[in-house]
Amino acid sequence: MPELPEVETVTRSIARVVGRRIVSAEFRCLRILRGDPDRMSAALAGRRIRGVRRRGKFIVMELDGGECLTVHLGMTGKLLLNGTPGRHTHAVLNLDRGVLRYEDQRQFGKLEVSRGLPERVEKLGPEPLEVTLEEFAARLKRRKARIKAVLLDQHFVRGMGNIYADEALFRAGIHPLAIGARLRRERVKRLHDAMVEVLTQAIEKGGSSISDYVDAEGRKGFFQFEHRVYQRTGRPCVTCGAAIRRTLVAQRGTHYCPKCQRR
DNA sequence: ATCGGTACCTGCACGC
DNA sequence: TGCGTGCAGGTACCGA
Repeated sequence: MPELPEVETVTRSIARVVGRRIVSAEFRCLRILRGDPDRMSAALAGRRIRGVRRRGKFIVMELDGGECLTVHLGMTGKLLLNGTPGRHTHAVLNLDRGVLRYEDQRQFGKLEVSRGLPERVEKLGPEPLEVTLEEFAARLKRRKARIKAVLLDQHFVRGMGNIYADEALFRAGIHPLAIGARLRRERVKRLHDAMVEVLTQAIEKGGSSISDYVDAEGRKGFFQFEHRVYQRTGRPCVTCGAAIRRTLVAQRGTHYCPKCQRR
């Protein structure tokens, strides 16, 4: 499910837990935990939630006493307010008012409790909606990988994923196999602009609901109707009518228009 | 440091 | 109907 716009939407949709206290925490699946379940439960019980924010694709819940509960949704993770636990409910936070559940069909997500931010979350690249063109260009100069793979690297910018990498490259008119460091200045600017534009619009639409993505209230996003290349293989390009192609970059399905996106 | 490939899971769509 | 294959928003880890 979750790239920056989806994680931002989920983060906003759980904002109302701020100020509530965690009464108890139950874990039903150990695979999604970074750390010992009993120690995590003990560390969470009784803590008040002081803030909820997003960092890249991570959701960080700041607790009393400087502890953080950090959640990554993986591919199919969901944070849900209230409702009933189901087959894929792996964690339940009982709050003094309401319940926050973590569900994850594929179990690629992770929950972690730490003092302050986890180090690997601290070390990510800049936020794509905050990075300046200058810094974006300087970082890109050091990258010899294909631009699609660079955009997916969370140490380059934090929060881009497979959908928005493809959509940003299409809007910038750049071929996904182009080498990052070799992009000319004006194409770098187009990419930076396209990245900001596509992420901003996607957040406004509540993200993309590809199969079952929903926010904490169960609401779907609408940006999937704005996709121009992602999962449109064989269908006509909205700009030129050529058939959209699919290839593999960094083992990820990569969609592009062979006429509009040139190396 | 960076790069590309693999592993980790479940469920669905597809062809035979 | 059942079975095999490929595919799906993710990151971590490996050797080169």
